[in-house]
Amino acid sequence: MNYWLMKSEPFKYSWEQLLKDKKTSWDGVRNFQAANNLRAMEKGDRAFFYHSNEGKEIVGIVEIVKTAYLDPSDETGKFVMVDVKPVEAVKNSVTLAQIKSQKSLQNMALLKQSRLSVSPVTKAEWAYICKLAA
DNA sequence: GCCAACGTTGGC
DNA sequence: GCCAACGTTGGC
Repeated sequence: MNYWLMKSEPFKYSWEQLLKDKKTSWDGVRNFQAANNLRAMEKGDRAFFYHSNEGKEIVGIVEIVKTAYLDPSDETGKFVMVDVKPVEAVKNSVTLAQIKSQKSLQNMALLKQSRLSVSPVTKAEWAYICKLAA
C-alpha cells in the first residue's frame, strides 16, 4: 500500500464537498509529475486531503477506489485522473506550519515541491502525521 | 536541444 | 495582491 497527499483549493473542491459527493474523480491535473503519481496509485492506496491556499492544512483521508484513467476534460489526451472516496476526517487538522516545524517531516515532498498537487508520502511520514492528527 | 519568455501555483 | 519557484512552450 502506498501513501499520497492530494491538494485542493477548498473554494474549488473542498473536503466538505467530497463528503457530500461520497466519491469524486480527481480531474484537472496538468502536471506531468503529478500525473505520474496518479498513474502509480493503486486501488486501496490512501491519501491525505490537503486544503491549499485557504487553510493550508490536512483535513481528511481518502482512499483510491479507481486507478488512473483518461481525464476527459483534457483535450490533449495526455492526462489521467483517479477516483477517490473519503475515509475519515482527521480529528485535528495538521497545518503546514506544524509540518514545517517537525524535524521528521522536513523531507516531505509537500515542502520540497510546494507546487506539486499530487505528491508521495512515505510510510513513516504517514504514521507521524496520523499521530499529529489524532 | 538549449534557453528565454511566459504562465501558474501557492505561501506569505 | 505580491512574488518566488518552477514547469511548459516555442523560437532559434
